[in-house]
Amino acid sequence: MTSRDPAVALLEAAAQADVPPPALRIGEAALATGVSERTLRYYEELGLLAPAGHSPGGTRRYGEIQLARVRRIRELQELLGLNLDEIKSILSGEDRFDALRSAWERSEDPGERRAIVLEYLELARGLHDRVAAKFGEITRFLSTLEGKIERCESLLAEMPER
Amino acid sequence: MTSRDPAVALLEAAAQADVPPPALRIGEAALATGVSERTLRYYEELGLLAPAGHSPGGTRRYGEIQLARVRRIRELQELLGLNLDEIKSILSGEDRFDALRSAWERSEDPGERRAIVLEYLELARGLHDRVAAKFGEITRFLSTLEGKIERCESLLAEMPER
DNA sequence: AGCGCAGTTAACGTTGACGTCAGATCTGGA
DNA sequence: TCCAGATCTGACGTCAACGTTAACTGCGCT
Repeated sequence: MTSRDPAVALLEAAAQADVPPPALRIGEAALATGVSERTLRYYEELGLLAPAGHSPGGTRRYGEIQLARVRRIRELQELLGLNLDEIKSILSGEDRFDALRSAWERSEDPGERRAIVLEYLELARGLHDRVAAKFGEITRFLSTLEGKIERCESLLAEMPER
Repeated sequence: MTSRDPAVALLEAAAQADVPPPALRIGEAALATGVSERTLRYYEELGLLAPAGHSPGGTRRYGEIQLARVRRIRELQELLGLNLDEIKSILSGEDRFDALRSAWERSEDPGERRAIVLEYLELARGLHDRVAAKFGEITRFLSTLEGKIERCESLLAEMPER
Protein backbone atom coordinates (compact mmCIF):
# COMPACT_ATOMS: atom_id res chain seq x y z
CA MET A 1 0.00 0.00 0.00
CA THR A 2 2.06 2.85 -1.27
CA SER A 3 -0.04 5.52 -2.96
CA ARG A 4 -3.72 5.56 -3.80
CA ASP A 5 -5.81 8.48 -4.87
CA PRO A 6 -3.58 11.46 -4.14
CA ALA A 7 -6.46 13.86 -3.70
CA VAL A 8 -8.20 11.69 -1.14
CA ALA A 9 -4.89 11.03 0.59
CA LEU A 10 -4.32 14.76 0.93
CA LEU A 11 -7.71 15.34 2.46
CA GLU A 12 -7.30 12.43 4.84
CA ALA A 13 -3.95 13.72 5.94
CA ALA A 14 -5.48 17.11 6.63
CA ALA A 15 -8.26 15.51 8.62
CA GLN A 16 -5.86 13.43 10.70
CA ALA A 17 -3.54 16.29 11.41
CA ASP A 18 -5.39 19.38 12.60
CA VAL A 19 -4.22 21.57 9.80
CA PRO A 20 -6.27 23.74 7.45
CA PRO A 21 -7.42 21.65 4.47
CA PRO A 22 -4.71 21.64 1.85
CA ALA A 23 -6.89 22.74 -1.03
CA LEU A 24 -6.77 20.55 -4.10
CA ARG A 25 -5.69 21.66 -7.51
CA ILE A 26 -8.18 21.36 -10.33
CA GLY A 27 -6.88 18.03 -11.59
CA GLU A 28 -7.15 16.47 -8.16
CA ALA A 29 -10.59 17.93 -7.62
CA ALA A 30 -11.69 16.56 -10.97
CA LEU A 31 -10.39 13.13 -10.04
CA ALA A 32 -12.08 13.23 -6.65
CA THR A 33 -15.48 14.19 -8.05
CA GLY A 34 -15.39 12.25 -11.30
CA VAL A 35 -15.98 15.23 -13.57
CA SER A 36 -13.57 16.85 -16.00
CA GLU A 37 -11.45 19.90 -15.37
CA ARG A 38 -13.38 21.61 -18.13
CA THR A 39 -16.59 20.92 -16.26
CA LEU A 40 -15.25 22.55 -13.10
CA ARG A 41 -14.21 25.65 -15.04
CA TYR A 42 -17.55 25.66 -16.82
CA TYR A 43 -19.48 25.54 -13.56
CA GLU A 44 -17.39 28.44 -12.35
CA GLU A 45 -18.12 30.35 -15.54
CA LEU A 46 -21.84 29.86 -14.94
CA GLY A 47 -21.56 31.05 -11.35
CA LEU A 48 -22.37 27.62 -9.96
CA LEU A 49 -19.11 26.89 -8.22
CA ALA A 50 -16.28 29.11 -7.01
CA PRO A 51 -12.91 27.65 -5.99
CA ALA A 52 -11.98 27.91 -2.33
CA GLY A 53 -9.20 30.24 -3.40
CA HIS A 54 -6.27 30.71 -5.71
CA SER A 55 -2.54 30.23 -5.50
CA PRO A 56 -0.41 33.37 -5.71
CA GLY A 57 0.13 32.54 -9.37
CA GLY A 58 -3.57 32.19 -10.00
CA THR A 59 -4.26 28.45 -10.13
CA ARG A 60 -7.53 27.36 -8.55
CA ARG A 61 -7.72 25.58 -5.20
CA TYR A 62 -10.68 23.44 -4.08
CA GLY A 63 -11.66 22.19 -0.62
CA GLU A 64 -14.10 19.59 0.64
CA ILE A 65 -16.95 22.09 0.54
CA GLN A 66 -16.47 22.59 -3.18
CA LEU A 67 -16.22 18.85 -3.82
CA ALA A 68 -19.51 18.35 -1.99
CA ARG A 69 -21.04 21.12 -4.06
CA VAL A 70 -19.96 19.43 -7.27
CA ARG A 71 -21.49 16.16 -6.09
CA ARG A 72 -24.67 18.05 -5.23
CA ILE A 73 -24.76 19.55 -8.71
CA ARG A 74 -24.39 16.14 -10.34
CA GLU A 75 -27.09 14.73 -8.11
CA LEU A 76 -29.56 17.42 -9.09
CA GLN A 77 -28.52 17.02 -12.71
CA GLU A 78 -28.52 13.26 -13.12
CA LEU A 79 -31.02 12.17 -10.50
CA LEU A 80 -33.66 14.82 -11.04
CA GLY A 81 -32.88 15.85 -14.60
CA LEU A 82 -32.58 19.55 -13.80
CA ASN A 83 -30.57 21.83 -16.04
CA LEU A 84 -27.74 24.00 -14.80
CA ASP A 85 -29.92 27.09 -14.71
CA GLU A 86 -32.45 25.52 -12.36
CA ILE A 87 -29.61 24.08 -10.31
CA LYS A 88 -28.07 27.51 -10.03
CA SER A 89 -31.20 29.02 -8.59
CA ILE A 90 -31.63 26.14 -6.17
CA LEU A 91 -28.04 26.38 -4.98
CA SER A 92 -28.19 30.12 -4.59
CA GLY A 93 -31.31 29.74 -2.48
CA GLU A 94 -29.58 27.18 -0.29
CA ASP A 95 -26.57 29.47 -0.12
CA ARG A 96 -28.59 32.38 1.19
CA PHE A 97 -30.13 30.10 3.79
CA ASP A 98 -26.77 28.68 4.86
CA ALA A 99 -25.28 32.14 5.06
CA LEU A 100 -28.12 33.07 7.36
CA ARG A 101 -27.49 30.06 9.59
CA SER A 102 -23.80 30.76 9.91
CA ALA A 103 -24.36 34.44 10.67
CA TRP A 104 -27.26 33.74 12.97
CA GLU A 105 -25.75 35.42 16.02
CA ARG A 106 -25.38 38.95 14.83
CA SER A 107 -29.05 39.39 14.13
CA GLU A 108 -29.15 41.56 11.09
CA ASP A 109 -32.85 42.06 11.26
CA PRO A 110 -35.36 39.53 12.62
CA GLY A 111 -37.81 40.42 9.91
CA GLU A 112 -35.32 39.76 7.18
CA ARG A 113 -34.24 36.49 8.80
CA ARG A 114 -37.83 35.38 8.76
CA ALA A 115 -38.13 36.39 5.13
CA ILE A 116 -35.07 34.39 4.17
CA VAL A 117 -36.32 31.31 5.99
CA LEU A 118 -39.68 31.65 4.31
CA GLU A 119 -38.07 32.05 0.92
CA TYR A 120 -36.00 28.94 1.48
CA LEU A 121 -39.03 27.04 2.71
CA GLU A 122 -40.88 27.91 -0.46
CA LEU A 123 -37.93 26.80 -2.56
CA ALA A 124 -37.55 23.55 -0.63
CA ARG A 125 -41.26 22.80 -0.82
CA GLY A 126 -41.30 23.42 -4.56
CA LEU A 127 -38.40 21.06 -4.97
CA HIS A 128 -40.05 18.58 -2.66
CA ASP A 129 -43.21 18.55 -4.73
CA ARG A 130 -41.32 17.91 -7.92
CA VAL A 131 -39.27 15.14 -6.38
CA ALA A 132 -42.30 13.60 -4.71
CA ALA A 133 -44.08 13.50 -8.05
CA LYS A 134 -41.07 11.84 -9.60
CA PHE A 135 -40.96 9.42 -6.71
CA GLY A 136 -44.56 8.42 -7.33
CA GLU A 137 -43.99 7.91 -11.01
CA ILE A 138 -40.86 5.86 -10.43
CA THR A 139 -42.71 3.77 -7.86
CA ARG A 140 -45.46 3.00 -10.34
CA PHE A 141 -42.95 2.34 -13.08
CA LEU A 142 -41.00 -0.03 -10.88
CA SER A 143 -44.01 -2.01 -9.70
CA THR A 144 -45.42 -2.53 -13.17
CA LEU A 145 -41.96 -3.55 -14.33
CA GLU A 146 -41.72 -6.04 -11.48
CA GLY A 147 -45.14 -7.36 -12.44
CA LYS A 148 -43.96 -7.92 -15.97
CA ILE A 149 -40.84 -9.69 -14.77
CA GLU A 150 -42.78 -11.99 -12.48
CA ARG A 151 -45.30 -12.93 -15.14
CA CYS A 152 -42.40 -13.52 -17.44
CA GLU A 153 -40.69 -15.80 -14.94
CA SER A 154 -43.77 -17.88 -14.29
CA LEU A 155 -44.31 -18.12 -18.02
CA LEU A 156 -40.81 -19.42 -18.32
CA ALA A 157 -41.40 -21.92 -15.52
CA GLU A 158 -44.40 -23.39 -17.37
CA MET A 159 -42.23 -23.84 -20.42
CA PRO A 160 -39.63 -26.46 -19.61
CA GLU A 161 -39.34 -27.66 -23.20
CA ARG A 162 -35.66 -28.35 -23.69
CA MET B 1 -70.25 21.88 -24.76
CA THR B 2 -69.60 22.15 -28.45
CA SER B 3 -66.08 21.06 -29.38
CA ARG B 4 -63.12 20.18 -27.16
CA ASP B 5 -59.91 18.44 -28.12
CA PRO B 6 -60.68 17.10 -31.59
CA ALA B 7 -58.14 14.28 -31.36
CA VAL B 8 -59.53 12.97 -28.09
CA ALA B 9 -63.05 13.39 -29.37
CA LEU B 10 -62.22 11.25 -32.39
CA LEU B 11 -60.78 8.46 -30.29
CA GLU B 12 -63.71 8.56 -27.90
CA ALA B 13 -66.13 8.37 -30.76
CA ALA B 14 -64.31 5.36 -32.12
CA ALA B 15 -64.38 3.72 -28.72
CA GLN B 16 -68.10 4.36 -28.25
CA ALA B 17 -69.02 3.12 -31.66
CA ASP B 18 -67.42 -0.20 -32.50
CA VAL B 19 -65.61 1.07 -35.50
CA PRO B 20 -61.92 0.78 -36.35
CA PRO B 21 -59.98 3.65 -34.74
CA PRO B 22 -60.03 6.61 -37.08
CA ALA B 23 -56.30 7.20 -37.10
CA LEU B 24 -55.19 10.68 -36.19
CA ARG B 25 -53.23 12.99 -38.39
CA ILE B 26 -49.89 14.20 -37.17
CA GLY B 27 -51.17 17.47 -35.74
CA GLU B 28 -53.83 15.71 -33.71
CA ALA B 29 -51.37 13.09 -32.51
CA ALA B 30 -48.96 15.83 -31.46
CA LEU B 31 -51.76 17.56 -29.55
CA ALA B 32 -52.81 14.34 -27.87
CA THR B 33 -49.30 13.45 -26.72
CA GLY B 34 -47.99 16.91 -25.97
CA VAL B 35 -44.98 16.69 -28.27
CA SER B 36 -44.36 18.58 -31.49
CA GLU B 37 -44.99 17.31 -34.99
CA ARG B 38 -41.27 17.60 -35.60
CA THR B 39 -40.67 15.29 -32.66
CA LEU B 40 -42.99 12.66 -34.10
CA ARG B 41 -41.21 12.79 -37.46
CA TYR B 42 -37.86 12.72 -35.70
CA TYR B 43 -38.79 9.61 -33.73
CA GLU B 44 -39.85 8.01 -36.98
CA GLU B 45 -36.56 8.99 -38.58
CA LEU B 46 -34.69 7.27 -35.73
CA GLY B 47 -36.79 4.14 -36.08
CA LEU B 48 -38.48 4.65 -32.73
CA LEU B 49 -42.02 5.13 -33.92
CA ALA B 50 -43.82 4.20 -37.11
CA PRO B 51 -47.24 5.65 -37.96
CA ALA B 52 -50.15 3.23 -38.01
CA GLY B 53 -50.37 3.88 -41.76
CA HIS B 54 -50.60 6.52 -44.42
CA SER B 55 -53.38 8.12 -46.40
CA PRO B 56 -53.41 7.43 -50.15
CA GLY B 57 -51.67 10.74 -50.62
CA GLY B 58 -48.98 9.91 -48.10
CA THR B 59 -49.93 11.75 -44.91
CA ARG B 60 -49.20 9.90 -41.68
CA ARG B 61 -51.95 8.35 -39.56
CA TYR B 62 -51.55 7.49 -35.86
CA GLY B 63 -53.65 5.25 -33.61
CA GLU B 64 -53.87 4.73 -29.87
CA ILE B 65 -50.97 2.26 -29.96
CA GLN B 66 -48.69 4.91 -31.37
CA LEU B 67 -49.84 7.51 -28.87
CA ALA B 68 -49.07 5.10 -26.04
CA ARG B 69 -45.66 4.48 -27.55
CA VAL B 70 -44.92 8.17 -27.62
CA ARG B 71 -45.92 8.47 -23.98
CA ARG B 72 -43.70 5.50 -23.18
CA ILE B 73 -40.79 7.17 -24.94
CA ARG B 74 -41.26 10.37 -22.97
CA GLU B 75 -41.51 8.41 -19.75
CA LEU B 76 -38.21 6.63 -20.37
CA GLN B 77 -36.69 9.91 -21.46
CA GLU B 78 -37.85 12.26 -18.74
CA LEU B 79 -38.37 9.94 -15.81
CA LEU B 80 -35.27 7.80 -16.21
CA GLY B 81 -33.06 10.14 -18.19
CA LEU B 82 -32.37 7.66 -20.99
CA ASN B 83 -31.34 8.88 -24.42
CA LEU B 84 -33.17 7.93 -27.58
CA ASP B 85 -30.63 5.29 -28.48
CA GLU B 86 -31.12 3.39 -25.24
CA ILE B 87 -34.85 3.86 -25.56
CA LYS B 88 -34.73 2.42 -29.03
CA SER B 89 -33.06 -0.76 -27.87
CA ILE B 90 -35.46 -1.12 -24.97
CA LEU B 91 -38.48 -0.65 -27.18
CA SER B 92 -37.22 -3.03 -29.80
CA GLY B 93 -36.70 -5.63 -27.09
CA GLU B 94 -40.25 -5.12 -25.86
CA ASP B 95 -41.45 -5.27 -29.43
CA ARG B 96 -39.89 -8.65 -30.06
CA PHE B 97 -41.43 -9.92 -26.84
CA ASP B 98 -44.87 -8.56 -27.70
CA ALA B 99 -44.66 -10.01 -31.20
CA LEU B 100 -43.95 -13.34 -29.61
CA ARG B 101 -46.97 -13.07 -27.33
CA SER B 102 -49.33 -12.17 -30.12
CA ALA B 103 -48.08 -14.96 -32.37
CA TRP B 104 -47.90 -17.48 -29.56
CA GLU B 105 -50.12 -20.06 -31.22
CA ARG B 106 -48.16 -20.92 -34.31
CA SER B 107 -45.17 -22.13 -32.37
CA GLU B 108 -42.28 -21.11 -34.51
CA ASP B 109 -39.78 -23.00 -32.47
CA PRO B 110 -40.04 -23.64 -28.73
CA GLY B 111 -36.31 -23.12 -28.34
CA GLU B 112 -36.46 -19.74 -30.00
CA ARG B 113 -39.47 -18.73 -27.95
CA ARG B 114 -37.53 -19.53 -24.83
CA ALA B 115 -34.60 -17.55 -26.10
CA ILE B 116 -36.75 -14.52 -26.78
CA VAL B 117 -38.30 -14.67 -23.33
CA LEU B 118 -34.87 -14.99 -21.77
CA GLU B 119 -33.59 -12.07 -23.76
CA TYR B 120 -36.50 -9.95 -22.66
CA LEU B 121 -36.04 -11.03 -19.08
CA GLU B 122 -32.44 -9.93 -19.17
CA LEU B 123 -33.44 -6.60 -20.64
CA ALA B 124 -36.18 -6.08 -18.08
CA ARG B 125 -33.91 -7.04 -15.19
CA GLY B 126 -31.22 -4.67 -16.36
CA LEU B 127 -33.77 -1.90 -16.56
CA HIS B 128 -35.13 -2.90 -13.18
CA ASP B 129 -31.74 -2.63 -11.55
CA ARG B 130 -31.15 0.82 -12.94
CA VAL B 131 -34.57 2.02 -11.88
CA ALA B 132 -34.26 0.44 -8.46
CA ALA B 133 -30.98 2.24 -7.92
CA LYS B 134 -32.59 5.49 -8.94
CA PHE B 135 -35.48 4.73 -6.65
CA GLY B 136 -33.13 4.33 -3.72
CA GLU B 137 -31.32 7.54 -4.44
CA ILE B 138 -34.55 9.47 -4.83
CA THR B 139 -35.83 8.01 -1.59
CA ARG B 140 -32.75 9.18 0.28
CA PHE B 141 -32.89 12.56 -1.43
CA LEU B 142 -36.53 12.99 -0.52
CA SER B 143 -36.11 12.03 3.13
CA THR B 144 -33.17 14.36 3.71
CA LEU B 145 -35.11 17.11 1.99
CA GLU B 146 -38.09 16.45 4.24
CA GLY B 147 -35.78 16.57 7.22
CA LYS B 148 -34.53 19.97 6.17
CA ILE B 149 -38.05 21.23 5.67
CA GLU B 150 -39.18 20.02 9.09
CA ARG B 151 -36.21 21.56 10.87
CA CYS B 152 -36.90 24.71 8.97
CA GLU B 153 -40.52 24.75 10.03
CA SER B 154 -39.76 24.20 13.69
CA LEU B 155 -37.14 26.90 13.46
CA LEU B 156 -39.78 29.18 12.08
CA ALA B 157 -42.18 28.26 14.88
CA GLU B 158 -39.63 29.27 17.53
CA MET B 159 -39.27 32.61 15.83
CA PRO B 160 -42.51 34.50 16.25
CA GLU B 161 -40.84 37.90 16.30
CA ARG B 162 -43.20 40.09 14.28
C1' DA C 1 -63.32 23.11 -59.38
C1' DG C 2 -61.31 25.99 -56.33
C1' DC C 3 -59.73 27.56 -51.64
C1' DG C 4 -57.35 27.38 -47.53
C1' DC C 5 -55.33 24.84 -44.08
C1' DA C 6 -52.69 20.85 -42.74
C1' DG C 7 -49.02 17.89 -44.05
C1' DT C 8 -44.54 16.49 -46.66
C1' DT C 9 -39.51 16.41 -47.55
C1' DA C 10 -35.04 18.55 -47.28
C1' DA C 11 -32.24 21.44 -45.42
C1' DC C 12 -30.06 24.45 -42.17
C1' DG C 13 -30.28 26.66 -37.29
C1' DT C 14 -30.27 26.39 -32.11
C1' DT C 15 -29.34 25.19 -27.39
C1' DG C 16 -27.15 23.03 -23.44
C1' DA C 17 -23.26 20.91 -21.66
C1' DC C 18 -19.44 20.23 -22.24
C1' DG C 19 -14.64 18.46 -25.42
C1' DT C 20 -10.46 19.91 -27.52
C1' DC C 21 -6.69 22.57 -28.92
C1' DA C 22 -3.12 26.37 -28.89
C1' DG C 23 -0.10 29.15 -26.73
C1' DA C 24 1.26 31.24 -22.56
C1' DT C 25 2.11 30.72 -17.47
C1' DC C 26 2.60 28.51 -12.96
C1' DT C 27 4.41 24.89 -9.67
C1' DG C 28 7.33 21.95 -7.20
C1' DG C 29 11.13 18.92 -7.02
C1' DA C 30 16.21 17.86 -8.49
C1' DT D 1 18.02 27.80 -11.18
C1' DC D 2 15.85 24.80 -14.37
C1' DC D 3 12.61 21.87 -16.29
C1' DA D 4 8.66 18.66 -16.90
C1' DG D 5 4.20 18.54 -16.09
C1' DA D 6 -0.01 20.86 -14.46
C1' DT D 7 -2.90 24.91 -15.19
C1' DC D 8 -4.36 29.22 -17.31
C1' DT D 9 -7.36 31.86 -20.84
C1' DG D 10 -9.73 31.97 -25.20
C1' DA D 11 -11.46 30.11 -28.83
C1' DC D 12 -13.59 26.85 -31.79
C1' DG D 13 -15.70 21.95 -32.20
C1' DT D 14 -19.26 18.41 -31.04
C1' DC D 15 -23.39 15.88 -30.13
C1' DA D 16 -28.21 14.97 -29.07
C1' DA D 17 -32.73 16.47 -29.59
C1' DC D 18 -35.16 18.90 -31.58
C1' DG D 19 -36.79 24.10 -33.93
C1' DT D 20 -37.48 26.67 -38.12
C1' DT D 21 -37.98 27.78 -42.79
C1' DA D 22 -38.91 26.99 -47.72
C1' DA D 23 -41.18 25.13 -51.42
C1' DC D 24 -44.36 21.87 -52.58
C1' DT D 25 -48.58 18.73 -52.11
C1' DG D 26 -52.72 16.54 -50.08
C1' DC D 27 -57.39 17.03 -47.78
C1' DG D 28 -61.90 18.28 -47.17
C1' DC D 29 -65.59 21.49 -47.90
C1' DT D 30 -68.38 24.37 -50.58
